[in-house]
Amino acid sequence: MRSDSSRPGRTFLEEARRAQIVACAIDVLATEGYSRATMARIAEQAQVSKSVIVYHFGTKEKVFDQVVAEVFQTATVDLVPRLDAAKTPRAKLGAYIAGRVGFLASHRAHMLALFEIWMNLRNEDGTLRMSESDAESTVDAVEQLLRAGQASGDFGQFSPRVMAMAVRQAIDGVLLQLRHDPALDLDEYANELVELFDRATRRRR
Amino acid sequence: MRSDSSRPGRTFLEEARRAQIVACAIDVLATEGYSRATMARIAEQAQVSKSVIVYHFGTKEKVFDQVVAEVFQTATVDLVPRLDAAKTPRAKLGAYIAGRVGFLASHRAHMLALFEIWMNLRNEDGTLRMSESDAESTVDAVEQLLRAGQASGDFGQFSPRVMAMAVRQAIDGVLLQLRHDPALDLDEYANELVELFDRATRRRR
Amino acid sequence: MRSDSSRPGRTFLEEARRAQIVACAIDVLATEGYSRATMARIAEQAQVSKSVIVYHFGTKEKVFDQVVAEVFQTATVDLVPRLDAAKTPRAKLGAYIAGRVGFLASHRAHMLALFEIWMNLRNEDGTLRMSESDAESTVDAVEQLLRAGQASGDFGQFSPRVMAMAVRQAIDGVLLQLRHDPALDLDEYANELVELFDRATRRRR
Amino acid sequence: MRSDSSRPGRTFLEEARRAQIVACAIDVLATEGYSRATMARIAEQAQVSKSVIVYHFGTKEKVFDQVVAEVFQTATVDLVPRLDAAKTPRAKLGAYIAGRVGFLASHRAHMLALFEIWMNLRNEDGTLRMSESDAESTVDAVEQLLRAGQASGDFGQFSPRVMAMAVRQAIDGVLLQLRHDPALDLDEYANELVELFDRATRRRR
DNA sequence: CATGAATGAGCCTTCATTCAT
DNA sequence: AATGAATGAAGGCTCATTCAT
Repeated sequence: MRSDSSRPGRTFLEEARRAQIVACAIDVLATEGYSRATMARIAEQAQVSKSVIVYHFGTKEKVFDQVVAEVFQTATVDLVPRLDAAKTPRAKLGAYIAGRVGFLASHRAHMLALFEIWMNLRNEDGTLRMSESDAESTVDAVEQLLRAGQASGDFGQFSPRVMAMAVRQAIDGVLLQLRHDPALDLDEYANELVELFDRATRRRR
Repeated sequence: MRSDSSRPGRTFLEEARRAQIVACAIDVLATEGYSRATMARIAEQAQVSKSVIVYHFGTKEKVFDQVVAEVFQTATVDLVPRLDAAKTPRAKLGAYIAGRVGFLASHRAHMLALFEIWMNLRNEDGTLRMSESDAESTVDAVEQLLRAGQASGDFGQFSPRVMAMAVRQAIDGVLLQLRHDPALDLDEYANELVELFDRATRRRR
Repeated sequence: MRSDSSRPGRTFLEEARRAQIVACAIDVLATEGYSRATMARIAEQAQVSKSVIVYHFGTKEKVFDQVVAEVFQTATVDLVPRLDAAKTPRAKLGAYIAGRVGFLASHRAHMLALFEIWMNLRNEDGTLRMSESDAESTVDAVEQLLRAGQASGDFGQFSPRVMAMAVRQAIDGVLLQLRHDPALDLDEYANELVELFDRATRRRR
Repeated sequence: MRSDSSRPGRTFLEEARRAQIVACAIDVLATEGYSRATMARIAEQAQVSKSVIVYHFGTKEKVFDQVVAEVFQTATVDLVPRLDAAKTPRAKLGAYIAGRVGFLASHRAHMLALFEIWMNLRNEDGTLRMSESDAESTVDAVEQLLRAGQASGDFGQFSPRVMAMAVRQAIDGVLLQLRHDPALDLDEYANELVELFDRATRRRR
């Protein structure tokens, strides 16, 4: 039940270095963007030589993989309890939106970094590296939630898939907004979004 | 009243070359992503030597500037008539959403290219190159629309700014979706989004 | 006895264009230096397309050849009468120095351009392009002058060759000085140099 | 008291590489000239990949900066003791001229390299990069020397500034001569120059 | 465990020159 | 007589990665 991210026999110190490097990678990605997130710059941020990163990760790609894993893990830990606390589908939907936007507020860099990688990391053949593994599961969860709400009569009629996508995309959009306007009032934003989707999922009068 | 994009004394042939190069840049950006959209690859796509691009544009940056201009222009030409055709605020909102999603369907590469640039093009100091010039104007337009609808009693109470942002972001989100699932049924998507925001903007019963 | 620089059957207009281009090349060389004296920049200075230069000269190298010829010609025309006017060896030496420095004052760009080419133009094998053709003849002339002065008892004992070189180099040095200090008082400089070499060539008391 | 040029914590090996590269840069500058002194050619001369130079210096400009520093340093070390050994102003002047010309003989490449940079290195705006920082100090030193000699009655009346410039320029001129005639007898040249300026600075009979 | 050193592929750009018109 | 279009070679530089220590 403990340390589930450190798979093989990694020293405590090793794990610390990796965490530090991942944290710095996140910072650089968030503030400088994908194309400027070079090994050199990450190393500099970590006050460490480039080789240290190579030593611990082997490849830039693997650093980014770990960034993604770290963000997912952090987001999950943050979100799940909030969802569990809500009982009705409608409450759960509100908790999900508010939770995700809240996470944006408290972990701006995490989400920006994830987004940069999401947008830009590609396989050698040019295809996008990330897609289903994550988004699907997230969207799926919301979709299930919506379906359950429709079954129980809490929600009206609409395509659960499209609504789920819209929810996710609206939230991701907040992030984009945040890039240009760091002073954005996320609380108000969260409330309004909750309200928005509350109305959108309501049963026809 | 015609050709308003070809400012100085540009030959017909030159304009053609420029258009061709811009088109190829759009293709490469859309299919290969920002970081692989190099002069070399764009030139290859255009079956032309790198120098040709330099000759006609001077700089990679200027090619991308032109890509942005081209997409904006195309999108505007596509959207404005649709908006004008709609009379009521509610109809206008629906026309806007449907129009924008429809444009995604007919000009996938255009929008993907724009997005890549949007996300990645930065000034030398690391700050993002694009932000207000466009997004603002777009969001502003929607915001005005929503305000007008509220004033006329067509829409209920909500923050026009947040709702406008949500609309825009939801649409942008479709694009992201499209990156991973090219077979996405955009018609259904458009209808559902129209419906979604139709409900979300409704007056409390 | 007429037009001796326009060898083959060149139109008057042709000759004018060539002269214009050479003049512009001189300007660019003088103000921007050798490495920035590109075809493009020379053409721009002449308000003409690059191709015009190619058409009239065939090669950048040939433009520079013409620049050299032009400067030599102009300098010779300027200097010879002054020399002829002086009668004694000592007067001739003074006239030479004053004349050359005076030419620097009236034709700064000419001499700077010449100097840039002198310093930088090389053959394909890397060897310097210019050397004997000019310097030698100039230095030789001064050397003869000095020898004549020694023979007639006007000058004292010294190596005519070294003294001649020193004279030439001192004058060239003024040019270098001029590069950094355009406001240099060349009249004073000329007087002092004349005086200097007057003393240096004097017979031991 | 040792190694005062290796400012930060530079390895012995690093310093060696840097020295090697600077030496090769000097060679290439001296034999091939400024415009052919490219990263590629310097690297080739050093039997090393271009990247090594970048790794150790970051920029071509910085390589050249180091070349300049190296030449200055070497020249100073060579010259100062000679000057100190001479006691009278007249002796000092002779020592200076002979010393500088001697240095040309023993460090031809050094001086040629410096000269190439001096002549050609420019700032982005096209203005010459080098000028006062060094030349001034050199010329100033000679000027002081001459003034002192005039004050003490060792020298006659003349403009110390112009005479100092003439001295410097005459010496620099030797270098130009050397470019075209590598077999030049510098000893004779030095003696004659010393003699020349000895006479030129003498008091009127 | 960490590092400095080195490398090669690739990037954007400059430039003299060629060619068809 | 002049030009626009195009090109290939080369230039300086960035960067992920390899390697010996």
